[in-house]
Amino acid sequence: MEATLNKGYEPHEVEKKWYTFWENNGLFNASETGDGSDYAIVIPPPNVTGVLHMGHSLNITLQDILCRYRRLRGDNVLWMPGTDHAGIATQNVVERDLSAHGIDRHQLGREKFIEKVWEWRKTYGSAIINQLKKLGASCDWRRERFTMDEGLSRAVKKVFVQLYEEGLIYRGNYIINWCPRCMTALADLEVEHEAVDGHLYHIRYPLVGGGDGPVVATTRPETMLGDTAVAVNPTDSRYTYLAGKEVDLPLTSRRIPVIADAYVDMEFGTGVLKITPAHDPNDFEVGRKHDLESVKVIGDDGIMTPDAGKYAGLDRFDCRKAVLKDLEAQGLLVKVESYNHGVGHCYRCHTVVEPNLSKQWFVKTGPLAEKAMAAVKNGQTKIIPEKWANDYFVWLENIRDWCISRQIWWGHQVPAWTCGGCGEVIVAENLPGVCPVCGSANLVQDPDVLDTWFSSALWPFTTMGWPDNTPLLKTFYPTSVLVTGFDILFFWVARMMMMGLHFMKSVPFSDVYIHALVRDESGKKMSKSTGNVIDPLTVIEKYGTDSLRFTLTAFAAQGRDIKLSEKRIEGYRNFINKLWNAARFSFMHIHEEDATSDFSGLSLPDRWILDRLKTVTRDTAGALDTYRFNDAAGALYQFVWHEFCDWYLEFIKPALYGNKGAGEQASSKKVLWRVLHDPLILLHPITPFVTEEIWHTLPGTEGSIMKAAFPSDASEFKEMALDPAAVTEMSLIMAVINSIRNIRGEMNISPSRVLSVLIQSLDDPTKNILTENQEFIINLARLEELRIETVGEKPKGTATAIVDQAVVSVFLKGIIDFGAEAGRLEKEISKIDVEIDKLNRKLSNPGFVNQAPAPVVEKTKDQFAENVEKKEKLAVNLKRIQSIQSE
RNA sequence: AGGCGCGUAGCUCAGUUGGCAGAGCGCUACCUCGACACGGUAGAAGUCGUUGGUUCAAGUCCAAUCGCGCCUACCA
Repeated sequence: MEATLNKGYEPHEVEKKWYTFWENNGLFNASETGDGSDYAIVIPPPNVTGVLHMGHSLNITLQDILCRYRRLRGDNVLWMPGTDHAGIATQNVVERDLSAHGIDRHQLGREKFIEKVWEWRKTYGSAIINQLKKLGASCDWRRERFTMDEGLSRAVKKVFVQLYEEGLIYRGNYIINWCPRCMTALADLEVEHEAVDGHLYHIRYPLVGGGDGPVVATTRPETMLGDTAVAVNPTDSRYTYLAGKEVDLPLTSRRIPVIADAYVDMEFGTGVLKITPAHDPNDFEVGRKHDLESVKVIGDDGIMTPDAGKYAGLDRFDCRKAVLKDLEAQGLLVKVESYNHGVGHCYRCHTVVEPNLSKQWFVKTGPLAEKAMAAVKNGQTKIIPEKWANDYFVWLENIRDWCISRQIWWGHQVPAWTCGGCGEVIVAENLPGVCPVCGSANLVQDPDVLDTWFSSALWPFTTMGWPDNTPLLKTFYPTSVLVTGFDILFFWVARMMMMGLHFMKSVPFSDVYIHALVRDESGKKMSKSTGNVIDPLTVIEKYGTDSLRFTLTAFAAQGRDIKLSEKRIEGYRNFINKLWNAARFSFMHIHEEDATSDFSGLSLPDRWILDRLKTVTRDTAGALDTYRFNDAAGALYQFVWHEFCDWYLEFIKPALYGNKGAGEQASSKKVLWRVLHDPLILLHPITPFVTEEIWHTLPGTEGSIMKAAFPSDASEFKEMALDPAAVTEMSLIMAVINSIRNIRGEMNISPSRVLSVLIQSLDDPTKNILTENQEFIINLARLEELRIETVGEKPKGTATAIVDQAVVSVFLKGIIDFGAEAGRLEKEISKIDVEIDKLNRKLSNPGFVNQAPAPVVEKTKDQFAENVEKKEKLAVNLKRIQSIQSE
């Protein structure tokens, strides 16, 4: 009895079953000692607070394809999984949780709060991991890491201390981006600039001792309370009279100097710039240069400080209104212009970021960035697609020092202590016993924690056990490829390059594959607030994981974003079902003894499909080797549906049912087995579940498909030659069948009606091929009679098609009226006319004939001749039809 | 302000070195023919954004231009 499958593919049970099977049998496990062909990917650690979205789905699918593919090619594959602790995001989530119970983290205290975060992580932290598993991710889960793990934390401290000792980490008072809601500093990258329609306010600062005084232009009038100078360009003749003067700072009792600095752009605004060193990065620089005081008028909470005088206690935006009102009352608000400018927002909570003077820790990025650039320039790391390399260079060239301290509780606490006795700062991996300077035991650790990206930057080697020199590191570092979206090219990729090169003395990965962003069907970024998200878990529920994976793969063309809609997923679900049914059909015929590549007595379709199989195998491997995922998916789709199902299965049905003798039946079954067996393996990286399920019903297989050898590595494949003759012959047969089907369709002849056909050809090879394979034509074109002749009487009452060297005549007498056939022929002829005209114009161009390569000219001439001949034959037939009509 | 990308069938997109414009979905007509209606067969459908240039030949290379999207940036 043959094996059977359900009528339709039902993914859910299958997915659960095989995922468990794979995991339980250790099929995702990497061997840490390695075997020379080792392949490693570290996962971009999803945020522990995250919920699986389409971006993850694409990212994970592509990595999984690579890992499964490399395993099939025989590599020892490590896919290192884990999550990062997402400092600000996680703290926000837990704080929100607490505040729902009316608790503020400060009431709780730091230690208790961190306990709460760990509790939260225990409860919810595995959610995202389970979702990755639903996608089929074949990570080596035994090795799962978390950036706050003991081991990784130790690495973070070691890195911090070493960089500090090397002078690459320093602490200082600088203007940083401050989020007044998260109450922490942010790195430049963590600020999202958005164009905002604001105003440019022109404000007069009266001259001390009388006189109108200069007019400054600003978008943030509230900061004027912290002005400590007014600056003009020294070459600006309009303002030379101001040199050395002072102005009264309106709304305050302070007098501030007018200074001259070339930094001031004479073209912008009024050419007079107010200087607020505590609240603007440029002003800060100018202030340093001119030794100006910094007056901080906006507090860390966004509330005006006592230095803001009567405005103290106001929210920064209310203060702006109040200041404007007062200026206007005093007649000092000269002009208000509409002005569109970029305003920074916190990337976590979207609050307007305040540039703020603050004491923070920084990484000196210059020397690190140099090496990170060089490694890509000299090809140690390849960025794919290449165009992203440019962005990478530009960003690194303009990189500024990286502010790494955050004023939150959840994260790696800065390993620095201040001595209460003498004020000495001690940076060390562990709490020092006493101050090395004064011997005091009163040491207080810096309360700040490090940027989450600081620990993520170490991910490729800390997950493998660094700073210990583990076998894992020896085997798998540098990793083979990093797969990620361009949105974290700077956040993460560039920083991993810097840290990897510095601490491991070699790049963290040989390739960086940058994939698309998934957008909604109208091209917008999917976001919860716009409500246009397609939830991958819902999709999986509805269509199955393989459908989602195949869809994402098919659309993952390099360099273009993916616009996703459910319609597309449905289309590829149909493909999965098609594959399923092809297998179901095959299982009605093939048995254990067919599981062999010992072929003999192959029919033309057998030879043809083996040629196609070899081609699709080569193409799939070639595409996956070069990250052309969509090409792999496309080639397999085309092969399975259109070559295997549409043609091959239909061709061999008579043989399978034994209508063509035992010999052909036996050989077709063997070929069928092979042509089902190999594509399952080719498809497995993209659609792991359905292929595994079919695999277990396929005769002649044992164990998991994950353990199969990739077809191009199998000896049968290497022995299998391409068969161009079979391809040529088959295309003739298929063209003849198509031409008859076309007549049937165009003439509206019912599919159930069998037809009589006469094929005439003067070309012996053509005639022989058709004669040898006439049963295929009879079958697929649904004929009751097929005659093949050299030449003979001109048949009457037929519809005609020209295929290569053959004239195909379908007898229509008594079936349809000939007006329809006349119309069809006219249409056909006018199509050919267009073609002939095009070719003729080419050939009558002396430039083309003389200068184009000979083969191209020859080809064009042949095509021209063919078309002319075809047209003549059709014209003869048209005449004959017309004469029948007039009879 | 600078940089990058995209404009190809009604829709979504392929198109690697220049050499006859492709796919999926949708649409139209017909079809229970022993895997599949999540299916089959056939069909209609495009001035490759626009303009110019290079070339025998341009969707493809160059220049300009229009439209859209994104990224980077300390011009108040």
